[in-house]
Amino acid sequence: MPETKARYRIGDLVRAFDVTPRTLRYYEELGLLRPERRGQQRYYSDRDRVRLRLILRGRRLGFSLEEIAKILELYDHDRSGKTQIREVLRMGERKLKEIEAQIEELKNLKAEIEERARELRRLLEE
Amino acid sequence: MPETKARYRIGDLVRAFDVTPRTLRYYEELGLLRPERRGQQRYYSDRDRVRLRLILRGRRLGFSLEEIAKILELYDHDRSGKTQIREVLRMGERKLKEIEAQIEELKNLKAEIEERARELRRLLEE
DNA sequence: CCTTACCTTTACGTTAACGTCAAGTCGCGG
DNA sequence: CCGCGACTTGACGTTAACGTAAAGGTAAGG
Repeated sequence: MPETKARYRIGDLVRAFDVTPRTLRYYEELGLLRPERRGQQRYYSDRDRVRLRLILRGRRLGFSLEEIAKILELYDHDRSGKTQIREVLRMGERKLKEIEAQIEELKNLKAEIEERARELRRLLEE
Repeated sequence: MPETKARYRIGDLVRAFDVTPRTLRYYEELGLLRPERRGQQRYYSDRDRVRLRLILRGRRLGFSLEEIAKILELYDHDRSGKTQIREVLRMGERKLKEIEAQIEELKNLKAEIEERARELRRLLEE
């Protein structure tokens, strides 16, 4: 295991993920990110990077930041008790069910649009 | 083909789809629904019902009402020219691509959560 | 004719997720 | 020491998608 001690400044992440500084500070305000402070500057770790990737993916998928926070709890096991872990796990299972349902609904929508497209093409040939 | 001439009042749809009247009027304001008027009352057709189902599904999937409006154009072919139809079709194809991409991302997220859950379970057995 | 349920329009309020200034700080190359 | 670029903290503004309250219309049953 290599000691990856990379620290990113806010501008680095801004460029890497195409977001604004405001967005990153807002996510911190919500507790989704917890960069270190050297003086008054923020320094983000690889852990923050991973979390940010997850946040942005969740956002693209239509999840609210509140829902995303729930998912991120899966990565917040800082020596918490077994009971805590078990609870987080249960929540994870629930989220998985929701995601599977969402996949199903997307497939339905896809089928519906494909059907409609077929009708329109038929209509084009008069 | 049976002549289905059902008309629904706003309260009917409210109960059937668990939304508020405000929501239905808002969707009308955006042009997503176009109920008839008898006097000043709204009367929704089966077409409106179908569209509402699609709208709500889209919403659950994280689409904005603007995006949903695009999808609904697939059902707005009121004797429009072939060029129009072709354009709508192309847009439909684009949306399909997006939906497929979204399905893929959901599968990735699912895999990621499952992996994390495995780690947590391993951690439970100390 | 009166009540009651259901509907109407108008209009201001709310929440999430940031955008957009303004004004100050920090470290470094020249 | 000075300026510059990157950063900071407020704090008010904005947009989508409705919520909500006020004030009034309408049709049917008793």
